[in-house]
Amino acid sequence: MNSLTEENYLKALFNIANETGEVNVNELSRRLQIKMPTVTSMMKKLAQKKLVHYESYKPLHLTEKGKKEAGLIIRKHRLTEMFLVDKMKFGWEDVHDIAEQIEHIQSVVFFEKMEELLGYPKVDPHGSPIPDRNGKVVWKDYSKLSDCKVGETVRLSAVINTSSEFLKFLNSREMRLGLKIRIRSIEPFDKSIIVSYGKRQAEVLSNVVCERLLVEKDA
Amino acid sequence: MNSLTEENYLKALFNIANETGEVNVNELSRRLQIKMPTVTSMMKKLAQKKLVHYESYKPLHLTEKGKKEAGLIIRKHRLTEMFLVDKMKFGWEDVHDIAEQIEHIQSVVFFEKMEELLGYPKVDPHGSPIPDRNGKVVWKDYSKLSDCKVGETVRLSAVINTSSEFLKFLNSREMRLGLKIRIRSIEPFDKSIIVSYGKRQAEVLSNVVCERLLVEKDA
DNA sequence: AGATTTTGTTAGACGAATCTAACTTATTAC
DNA sequence: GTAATAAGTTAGATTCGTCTAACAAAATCT
Ligand SMILES: [Mn+2]
Ligand SMILES: [Mn+2]
Ligand SMILES: [Mn+2]
Ligand SMILES: [Mn+2]
Repeated sequence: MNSLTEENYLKALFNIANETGEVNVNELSRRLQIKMPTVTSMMKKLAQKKLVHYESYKPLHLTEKGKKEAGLIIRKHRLTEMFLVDKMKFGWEDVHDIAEQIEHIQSVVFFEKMEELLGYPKVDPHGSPIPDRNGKVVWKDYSKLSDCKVGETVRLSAVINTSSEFLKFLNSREMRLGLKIRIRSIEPFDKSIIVSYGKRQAEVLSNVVCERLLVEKDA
Repeated sequence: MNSLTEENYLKALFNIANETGEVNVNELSRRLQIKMPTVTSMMKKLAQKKLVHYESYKPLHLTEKGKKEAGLIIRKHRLTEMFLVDKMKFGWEDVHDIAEQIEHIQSVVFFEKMEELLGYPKVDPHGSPIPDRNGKVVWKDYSKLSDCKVGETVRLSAVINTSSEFLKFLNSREMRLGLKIRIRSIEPFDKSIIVSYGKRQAEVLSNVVCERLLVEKDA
């Protein structure tokens, strides 16, 4: 149906919209590392296929059809990441690039089997929700760790912007999803915070790090 | 390095050479369902890349480099098939089409991990040998069941021409790799044979079937 | 408001992989 | 050994996804 190339555009449109609200040609170009004229012409093509609403100089929007197809690719991506971590024992920092390729495999049963073997997981190894069979995805309303107050105890539920470097940094601090974290103090000057978790009593986390950590306040 | 398209040509060249000795443009065209002029121009391209020896109107040959690269793709294909059967519980009749896609995934660790999880298997689910890390592959010298004599007891070791239909036929007769088979009689007229195995005492197998079953004489 | 910068579009080209139509070489049949 | 058929090549076109250069519109700065 859609080419691998088209799939990557759809996915980027979906993800950017989710992160920053509005999508424009420039941002899409930056994200996909593809020059703007190429992006413009692909948008016209996707518009013809009724996957994108396109008007010159206006922000880009996926149609409902486009959202669904994008959601289904992201579903395959996230199921794959979960499979690689759970069943193939990869680290969470090593799965994205492989999933980026496997998400394009055309085989319904392949991903159904994955899902079954995984026990119908709701989230991927980075805490992002796995879209359902219709491509629909719902984010829980997590808070950023950087928005929490002194004294609170929270649970690490997801990470934003899952670069390998960032995930390795978290590994080096023994931080993983599900971790219970207590906020001991916040430095007003640079908004760095001191937290305790596991066996670590006073770990300093910069604001840059805290803004990428999504937490749930414990019930 | 090589495109997905080039990889499929290399694999076909390798497989046809293995099956029928000589490869020509016509056969490659038939196998890949690609018209002859397209094949000719790809051969010129692969010749430039030193993967194929090409001379107009002459049979086609992979270079050593070409054999190695083809072997490595087939390695990925067969490891994948084994993984799908062993770890993901697919039937041997359902894995080829998925493997046809996954063989093109670019990730050394992905296939290393597969191999490790599988315990370094020597053959794929159809009994074909898995090439080593250098793309080298060695076939054991199996016999065709159709070449065996009355009274012999053999072990089913591999199947030739692994179409889904043929494998489903074998499933329906409860035939699988490793099965011990005794040859009870051979009908001279059509070379069909009567065999016994497992709980089946007198199963008729046509010559067409027997020519596709590779067996080892039991030690 | 006008100048400058950023963003986006148009036009034209290119490589990869495919095709069809026409022609050539090799093989097979008689 | 010539005629017919099959196999292979050449030439030219097409689609996809990409690019650069040039131009146009929108946003930002002073
Ligand atoms: Mn990912
Ligand atoms: Mn991708
Ligand atoms: Mn196969
Ligand atoms: Mn393939």
